Amino acid sequence: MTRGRILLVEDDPALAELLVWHFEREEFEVEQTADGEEALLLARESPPDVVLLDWMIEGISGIEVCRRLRRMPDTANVPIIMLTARGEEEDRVRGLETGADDYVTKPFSPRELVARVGAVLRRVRPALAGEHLAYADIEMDMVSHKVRRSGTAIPLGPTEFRLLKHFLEHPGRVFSRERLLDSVWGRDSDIEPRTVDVHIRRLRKAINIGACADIIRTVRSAGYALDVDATG
Amino acid sequence: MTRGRILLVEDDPALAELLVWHFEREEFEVEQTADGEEALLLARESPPDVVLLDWMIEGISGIEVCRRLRRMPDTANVPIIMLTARGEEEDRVRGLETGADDYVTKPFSPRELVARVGAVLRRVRPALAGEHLAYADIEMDMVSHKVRRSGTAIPLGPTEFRLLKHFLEHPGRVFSRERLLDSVWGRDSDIEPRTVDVHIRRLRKAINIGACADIIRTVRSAGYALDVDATG
DNA sequence: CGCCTATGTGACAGTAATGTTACATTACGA
DNA sequence: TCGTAATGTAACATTACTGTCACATAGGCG
Repeated sequence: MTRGRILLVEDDPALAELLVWHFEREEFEVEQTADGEEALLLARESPPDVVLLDWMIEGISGIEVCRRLRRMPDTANVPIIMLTARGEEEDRVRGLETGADDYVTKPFSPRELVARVGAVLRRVRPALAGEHLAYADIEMDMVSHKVRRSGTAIPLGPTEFRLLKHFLEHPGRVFSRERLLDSVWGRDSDIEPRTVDVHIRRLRKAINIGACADIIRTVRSAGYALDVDATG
Repeated sequence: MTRGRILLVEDDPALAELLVWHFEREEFEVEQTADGEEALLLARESPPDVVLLDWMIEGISGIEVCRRLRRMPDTANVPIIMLTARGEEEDRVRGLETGADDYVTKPFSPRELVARVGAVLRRVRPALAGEHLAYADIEMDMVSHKVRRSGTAIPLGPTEFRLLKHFLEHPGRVFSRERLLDSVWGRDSDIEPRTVDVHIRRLRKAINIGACADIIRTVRSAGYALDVDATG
């Protein structure tokens, strides 16, 4: 379970390695490239939660990468943090104009950058950065790894936990089995779609304690969704 | 009550004196040395709350001091702020790699440094707060180095002691084995994650005396946490 | 109603994660 | 220097979880 996926576009190998180390230590998942074109491909393939973009990279410029990311529908809303060198005030302004969300001036401490990423994520997707998720009478605490319903603790296996987390991050939304396999199990998981059904059942069994109404709605020939009125 | 204990490793007498004056004025307690080896001894004797480390000192290098501080369990998590000269970008990166938390570039204003130290302490403080930790019916006294459960004394080995201390500093929170290795054993300790399990067992055995409920919760595929209701 | 498809359900075996023990090695005080 | 305690690791035991199946049930449509 990661705190989020980061795309790092940086052509200084030493700095890149340092940052990757720090972010992985903080439970982030990092993809790194030194090349702008490749960055665009990676971003299109699977949009990250944040892009860290060095302004001075080889090939196409950072500003161009920024602009194109903003134009691609899937990445239009992904936050971008510029990494600029001291004195590139000019670029900084143009970067923010082009659609970057924040910038950090080199040299910076990795801790500072981690903190900024955390801040940006909290702003854009509370669910991802947050330590606490809730919907209806369900609460999930990421720090203590505990789930409660109407105050009573619910024991969950790892997969059920991730599954519920995913639903809590997008309440009300319907997900196909394939989609859930991608998000909860991982992209290339090669697992039977029906397996989702079984885990949904296990989750239901665990979470619908007592006389609780079922909070997972089955959408025939479409998938499942978290819903206060699952019977509708 | 001082705002915190600072270990200043700086071999320029004039600068050292200036900084000591400023920090004492701000209610900090400062120990100062010009020598790296001595710094390590002082740090081991009684770990400070922050280390200010000049990169260019006589004897062993700043980077070596930094590394060794990180390797000693008692100082592994003490924040280190580097004092570097302008233009030592290379060293700065290596410093952050080695485990320094922040850096300040000479020449800097003492005020700025005081502010940074304040910021770093605020980040770490909650855990550092007292000489006495407690959770549920467990008490730990840092001064006498004693642990009690429901009033009866519990003998603990050094590692189990540090492990329990870490849990008491963050009660309820789940830590992965890797995280625990970093925090309790020290960074870059190069130890098998499974070793944590064995020490968890030793800690459990020592602490779950009589009919006491297990207070350490195993979170499958995530790690361990201190929890009054470990069975939940 | 009868057929077809989609989903619910319980069981099961394989696998991965953790518990537990024993042992070799190291660190340390007498 | 010796003896003791502490430590890290490997090996084995045990448990929990997982994915899949076979079959049951429900929904939709003529």
